Parts: sequence; structure tokens; C-alpha cells
Amino acid sequence: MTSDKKSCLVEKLSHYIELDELAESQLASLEEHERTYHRHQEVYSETDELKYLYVVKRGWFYSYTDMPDGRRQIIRVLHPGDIVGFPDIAFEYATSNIRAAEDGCLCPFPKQKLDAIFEKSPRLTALLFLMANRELACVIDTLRAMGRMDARERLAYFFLDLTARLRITNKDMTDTIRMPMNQHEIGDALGLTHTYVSKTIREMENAGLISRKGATLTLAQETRLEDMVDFSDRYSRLDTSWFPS
Amino acid sequence: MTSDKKSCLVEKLSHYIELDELAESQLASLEEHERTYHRHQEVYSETDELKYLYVVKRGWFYSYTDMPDGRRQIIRVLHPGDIVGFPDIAFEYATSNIRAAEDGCLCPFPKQKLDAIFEKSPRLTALLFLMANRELACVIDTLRAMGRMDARERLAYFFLDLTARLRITNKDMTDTIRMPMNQHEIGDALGLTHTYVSKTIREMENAGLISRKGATLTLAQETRLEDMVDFSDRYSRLDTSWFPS
DNA sequence: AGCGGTCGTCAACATAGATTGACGCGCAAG
DNA sequence: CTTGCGCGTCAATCTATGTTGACGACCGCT
Repeated sequence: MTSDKKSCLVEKLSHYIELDELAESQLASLEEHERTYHRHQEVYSETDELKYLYVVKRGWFYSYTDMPDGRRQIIRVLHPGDIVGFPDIAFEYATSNIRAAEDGCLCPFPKQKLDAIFEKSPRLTALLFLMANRELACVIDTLRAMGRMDARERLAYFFLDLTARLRITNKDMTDTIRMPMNQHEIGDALGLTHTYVSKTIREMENAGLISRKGATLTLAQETRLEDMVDFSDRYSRLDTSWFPS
Repeated sequence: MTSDKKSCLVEKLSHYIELDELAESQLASLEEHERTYHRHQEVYSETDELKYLYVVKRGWFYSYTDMPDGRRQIIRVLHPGDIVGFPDIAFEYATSNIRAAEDGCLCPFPKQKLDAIFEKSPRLTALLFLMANRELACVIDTLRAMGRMDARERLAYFFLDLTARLRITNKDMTDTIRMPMNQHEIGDALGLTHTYVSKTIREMENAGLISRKGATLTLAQETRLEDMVDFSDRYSRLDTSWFPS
């Protein structure tokens, strides 16, 4: 590792199971190399030949897809400690684009590195399998939001999800987060236009549900927001009871 | 196995890699038990305590989530040979509901059965990992459709996806499929009302894009439909080049 | 200090899709 | 043979969100 700080990935995963030395060293080997990106820089694009996955080390990133006519859908926001590229791993060419939401740093590692884990650490294998499927559950939550919620509910869901995710590695976090994405990006994540995002956020603010100050966002009435969207936290607890020992 | 026919799961997976005897027997052990369901019967519900996954043996099923006020989102249609429950595996309680779209049969197996695979078959492990992530990629495609496509495009995407999936195990399939879901269910899968589904399908039929006869559906102009939605087949080919040997 | 870009906001207008209610066909149950 | 229900369809009306265009605040650069 090139950083003195404990790996974000190890920190995030050890929230769920105890990692032995072999597991920790295997995970550390995923972060041997690193590369910095500046705000809005592309990491990779749809149809790139893709042999790598990435670990987020610093900064927010997001994955998205474009349509030929310019319509864009942001799929998922990625935070430090997240693994980037699971949806693309099954294919020779990437299915989505990755971009830096702000200045940050990624650690690329070849798909093949997973082999060593699959062969030697059944327990870590199970955890990676779980992380991929947890991501699936989260994308499904987003799908539910896009299919059946109105604009206000989608925004509530989006903010709640981000907050729940950030709390895993920030135990002492309150109901306030830094929000480095602009309203155009938020709209692309929720299937709305930036004008309507602006209008709806403003209404939510007037209703006392949230408040803003510069680039920070506060969930003033988190419980009410949760009730609005029937929110489930997919991050704080996972079922690892069936793991091999 | 209680059936004389080769397992659907083995058939589907061996489309991607060669399965050795150990792998085949491990997969077969997932289908030791079976249970039949009649059309519209629930398999499991959100908040059920869930220790099982399922292999679809016969018939179409689908997963969905409900909102407290009755809005419903169908997440994914499940065909013979598919594994049911990946998005729920990470949690103690189910995150979605499963229901039979028509009369069919499922094989339940406990999550723990994956342990034996993780411990003894790195190659099969990699394949299961791939299948879960392929499903992620497919849900992301659906998300893109829901976020950024209009009604006609969503329907085109939905029909193309189903057709591509069914072709894996039916090599000689043409552009015609049996469609056992009604328009209300199709609407719930695409975030539309059944009235609007009716109207839009009718328009597509008039435009010569598709045609219907009873419960069968034909993609009369498959290429044009693919161009409309920038369609990618996620089923015919996967990248297994990085698998352990 | 001036300047061009990004970003949020607002208002006027346009429209895709929802809602509601009605009708008819086919089919299974009595 | 009737009855009732699931299902597809159609039309009238309503509404949430998109579209376009404009303006002002802020911020880094010259």
C-alpha cells in the first residue's frame, strides 16, 4: 500500500465480518496501484475493453450510461471503500461509464486478482459475493424509486440512501452530508430534469424536510422522509450467518 | 434429481463454461427438492425470514416490491434455469416478493449450499459470481429504461430482453415468444398503467413493429426495435477468460 | 476590476402518461 | 344456459413533469 492510512476497503468490509491476516493482505493487494482523477474526468467508457476493477480510495465517483441521443442515466454513486465495476465484470467490454464526481483517487486491479481470493479464502469469497448482491438490492431499490415514485419521493430516497451509506464508515455522522453533485447530476440519477430538481428541492426545503447551506445538506426530518418512501437501510446490517468458517 | 431430464440450471450454465463432474453434481444437489406453484401464487414475501434460494425448473416467475399504498414494481422476470433470490441473499429478511406468473415449479436450496461450492470449486464460484453480476447489469439496463425511455421504448426493451434470454436455451427460437404475463403485469414491470400499455402496444402493432396472436408475440422488426433502444444482448456471450483453471 | 463560465432559480407553455369509467369478448363455474 | 370475472380496449379529462428561455449569484481567470 502506498498510503499509511488503513485501506478504505478493509475498513468497510471489516464492518461486516472479522478479516484474518490472509484476507487483509489479499485485500491490500487490490490497492497496490493508484491513480488520481479530477472532477468530471472519465475513468472508463462504455465499449472500452475492460480487464480491471477499481477500489475507490478518495472522492465520490459515479457510474452512468448514455443513450445515442444524449439522454443520460446515472446508475450509482460510488464512495471511498466501494468496489467499482461489478456490473461490467461479466463482459469483455464495459457496459457503463465511470466518472469522477469530484477530485479523487482510484486503485485499479485486474479481474484475475479475484481468482486468488476464490481459491484460498472461501470466507472472503462469500463476502465479495454478498457485496455484489447487496449492490444488486440497492439498484433494485433505485429501480423501484424510478418506476413508482414521484419527484419528491425520489429525492427523499436518494438523500436517505447516500446518508445511510456514508454512516457505515462515519459512525459519528449526524444527519448532515456534504453533497458534491450538482442538480443536473442529481436529475440524471433520478430521471428528472435539473429544473424540476431545483423546484422540488426548494419545495422540500420550504416544507422543512431538508435544509441546505452551501454544499451541505441536512435531513431535517429524517423519519418523515423514511416514512414517505418506505425506506430500508441496506448498509448497516447484512446476513453473514451462512458463511463458511 | 427427481426429473429424468437434464437440469435446466446445468443446461443454462454449461452454455458459458464446460462443467466438470464435481460441478455438475454440486449443481444437481441444488435441485434435490422441488415444489409446484400455480399461477399468481406467492413464493415468498418481503420481510419473510429467508434462508433459501431457488432454481426455476418450470414456468415463468417474477420478483416485485410493493409500496404501502399499493403501488407495485415488478423487478425481474425469471425463467427456467434461473437462480432466484440473489438480491435477498445479503439480508436476513427478504427484500422483494416472488410470485408465479403461470403454473410452474421451483427447487429450493439453503444459502449454505453455496459454501460447499465456494470451498471446493473456484471455477464454479467464479461462474456464480458472474451470474449475479450479469443480473446486476440487466437490472441496470432496466433502470436506464425506466429513467430515460418513453413508453414505446420501454416496451421494445422489455420484449427484446425477454427474447434474448429465452434464446440461450432455445437455439432454434425465432422472433416469436409466448407471453404469459398480462398487460397489468407488463405495466408494473415498466412503470406504466395497464391502459397505457394497451394503447402503446396497439400503436406498435399498427406501426408494424410487433404482432400478436393469442398469447404469442412476434418481433416483426427486431432490428428496428434494437436501434430504438440501443439494445445490448447480455446473455449470448460472457467474458470467462479470467476464470481460475 | 472586469469577464465568461457554472450553477441555481423562476415562469410560461407543452405534453406524455395517469385516472376514471365504460364496454365487450371469452371462458370457467354454477 | 346463464352468470360473473379477467382481460383488453377506448375516450374524456387531469396533472406531473418536461422544455425553453431568461436572469442573477458566485467564482476562478485575465
